[in-house]
Amino acid sequence: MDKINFNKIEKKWQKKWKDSKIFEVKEDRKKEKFYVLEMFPYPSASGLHMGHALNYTLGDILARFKRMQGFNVLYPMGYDALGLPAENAAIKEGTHPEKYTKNSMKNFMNQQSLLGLSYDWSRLINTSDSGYYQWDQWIFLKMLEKGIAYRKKSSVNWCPECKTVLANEQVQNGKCWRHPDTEIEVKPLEQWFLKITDYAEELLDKLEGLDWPQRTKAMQKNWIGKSYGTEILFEINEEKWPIFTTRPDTIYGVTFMVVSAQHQRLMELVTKEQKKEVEKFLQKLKSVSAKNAVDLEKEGVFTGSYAINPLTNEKVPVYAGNFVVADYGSGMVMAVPAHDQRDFDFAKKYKIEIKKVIVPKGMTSAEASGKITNDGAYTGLGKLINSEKFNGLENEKAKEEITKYLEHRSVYPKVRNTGAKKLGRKVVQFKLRDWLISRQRYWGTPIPIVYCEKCGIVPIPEKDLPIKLPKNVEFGKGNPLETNEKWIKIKCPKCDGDARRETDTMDTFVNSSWYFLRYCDPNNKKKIFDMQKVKDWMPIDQYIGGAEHACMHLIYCRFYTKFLRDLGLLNFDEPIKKLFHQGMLHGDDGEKMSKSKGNILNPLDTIANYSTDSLRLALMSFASPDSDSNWDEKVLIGSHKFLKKIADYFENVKIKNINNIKFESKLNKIIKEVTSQIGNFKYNLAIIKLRDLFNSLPNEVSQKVLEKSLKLLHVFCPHITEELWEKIDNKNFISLSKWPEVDESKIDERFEKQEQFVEKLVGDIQHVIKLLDKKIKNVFVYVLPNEKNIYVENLDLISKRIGTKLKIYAVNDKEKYDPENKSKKVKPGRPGIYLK
RNA sequence: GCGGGGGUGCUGGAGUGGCCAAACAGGCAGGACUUAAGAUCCUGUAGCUUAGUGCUUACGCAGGUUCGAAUCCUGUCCCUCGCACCA
Repeated sequence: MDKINFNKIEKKWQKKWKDSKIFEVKEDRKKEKFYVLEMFPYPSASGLHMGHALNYTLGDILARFKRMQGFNVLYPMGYDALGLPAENAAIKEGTHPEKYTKNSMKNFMNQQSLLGLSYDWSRLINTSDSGYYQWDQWIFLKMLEKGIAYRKKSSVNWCPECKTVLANEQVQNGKCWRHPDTEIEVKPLEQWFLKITDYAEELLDKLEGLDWPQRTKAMQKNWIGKSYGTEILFEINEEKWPIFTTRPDTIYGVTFMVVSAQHQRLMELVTKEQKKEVEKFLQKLKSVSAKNAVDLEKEGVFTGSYAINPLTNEKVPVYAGNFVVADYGSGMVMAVPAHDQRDFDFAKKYKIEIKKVIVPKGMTSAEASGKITNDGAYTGLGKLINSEKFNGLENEKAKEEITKYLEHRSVYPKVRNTGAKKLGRKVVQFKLRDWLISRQRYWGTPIPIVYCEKCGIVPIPEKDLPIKLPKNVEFGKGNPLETNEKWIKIKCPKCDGDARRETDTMDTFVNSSWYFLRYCDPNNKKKIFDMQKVKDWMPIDQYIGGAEHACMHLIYCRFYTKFLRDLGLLNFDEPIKKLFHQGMLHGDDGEKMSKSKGNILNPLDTIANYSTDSLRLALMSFASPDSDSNWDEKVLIGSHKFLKKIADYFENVKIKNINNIKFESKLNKIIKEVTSQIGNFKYNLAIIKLRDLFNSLPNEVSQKVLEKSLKLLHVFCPHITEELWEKIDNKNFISLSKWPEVDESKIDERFEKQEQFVEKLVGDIQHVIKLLDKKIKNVFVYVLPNEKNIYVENLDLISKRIGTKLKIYAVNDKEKYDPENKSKKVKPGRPGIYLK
């Protein structure tokens, strides 16, 4: 019965596409460009999973669609080949990461071809190729030159599992992004950073203009975390310490200060008498991992020092505390227990005075007094009290007034001049921190730096790039690059003296921060890319990938773009015009697909059992592409059946030179709908329309109608449509054919109405048959004379659907058989029925 | 705590002011075909009622706006995702 061998057909067309290189593109000013890109994968030995298949199918459909619409479509693929997972997997398998990666890549490419993806493979990128990562090094040198790359000692996140430090973005909930069970340790180390904070403002501002999902923009905004506040100078031990606060209005309520236990200069604040206590406290903190920090009770220890409030001259104790973040703001806070819950908790614990300075509107200070001290901090709006000349001000207003006042007071009471001109100033704070890119691991881009005994840190000259990863290293003994002494030893480029290479490599996210630019000119040996080519293709018109990269890759690549622009290499600010996050595909049990749950599906098995086209169709049918969905084998089977039916239809259809205006109307309507739906990623809805279309194709049609129908389906099911396209005597690829245009003049809503009339009649007849509950032999239908044609034309269809013969009379037909005078009931669009 | 996204039939999921008892798919039921099963095709699938009708109740819950609401507004509950001791 299975006349058609899908797998064979698919192989055939995949080969033809490959051999004819039809998807390779060049810049072409005559056509409008369209750049479709999916986030490139980490090649792992386990190969493609369903999520990949979904992701790439989404992109492929769009690429094919745009290509058929006449765009010059850039649709490349590559591999994010450097990175820890590859290194770890290689170690586990006892092989070299390079070999592991090569195999995985080969495997991926193979599998991607089986999905029928229309990539321009001539632009393939492999980030582990020194021809690629030398440009990572080049960018690094440029950043060094511009002061964007720098080395500094600071408290950094260390993942004991990865055995390397991580960027802030890679720490989630105090745990490693790759190891959700591994707690991050904080270590003071000297590391390389990229000064992404220089671009914080722009990264935030330009967000607004991007056609990205709301939530992603919100996440980035949140991550960048701009807040306005006031920096106030408090004097401690005759030195001025700036304190950042967003609540200058509560300055009269400050009753103590808390400095972060991780503060770089903490020990300067600790007096001799308190030293022991503080050290004990720090020791205790050490045993607590970052993970639990949030749930931790607020604790602290007195440092022995006092701070002087610049407005009241009051001396308040300075505590070291476990709840203050060291590298946000000033790493120290002015504590106002009456109006901040954390400060409140702390004050309660250590029995520190709680001084209220804001009362809610309409409440007397006496009333407020009880409320505040009993229930916790009052953080709402209100009026100032106990604040000298600011009493009675609305607190929002007071923020400005007090800041202004601080800005204009240049005298710091009783203190020698330290050069500070103001007691306070308005400042902007960002949560975004500089990007720590050093990794103590092997499988990454080597950092082009040497440490010279005489000259210190010396960059390796551009002409000496790439610094290739040495093959010969030992794994499992700390940083692998440190095990190759021969490689490490180098002459200083400056003084030719003895020097050692940097043995850390760069974070893998460096590679993915600009790869989309390299696709525009992937084989350039002389330059990172040709500016004109990049101008021609960029920015990415549609980027497709998972939402999990919102605060990592998607922010880093924007930063890189801005840096390269400032270097004069790019003429645009943002790399990604439009972003789409596909939903997660879960197992049929509704759970995330995972090995442990045993609900993983291999796309290749599915393809072997059904076909690529069936899989693609099913993947697009589950739900709207942006929402999560569950795998359902039945949907796959249904999709497969649908395609078989179409193939059957093409076996039997009679192609004639006829003009079926009714079907043309439907076809054009569907062309219109499908075109707009595909453009908006409503693939699931487009497929519904296509089902409708193919299910109602008449047995005799014109060549043109068949061709147009196939084209619509082609983007979803490229193989079978190529095959059928060929079958109906087309010599060229349907892949290269032109997307059908809508002929609005052919759309006639009347046909749809008529179709509904027929549906209604069938329904009514069925209904009555059921009510009568007996065998019906004959059906008589009475219709208005002007509607008679509609029903007569569909006589066969109606008869087939009700499973009985029927006779249609016009109500004015004198010869009609109508023993119960049912023709009296006839209304427009509703015939009379008599059953016997 | 802050910020996103949701709650629709037996199921997956459409629908964002009237054409909705709700596309399409699946499940289930009935029928056709068949010796039978499968495949295929047709019909039905909120409740009551009815020779094709009429009515009622439905889109988390409660209100509101409107001639009219699943769709807009307010409140509320629940689910989900991201960030979070950020001063």
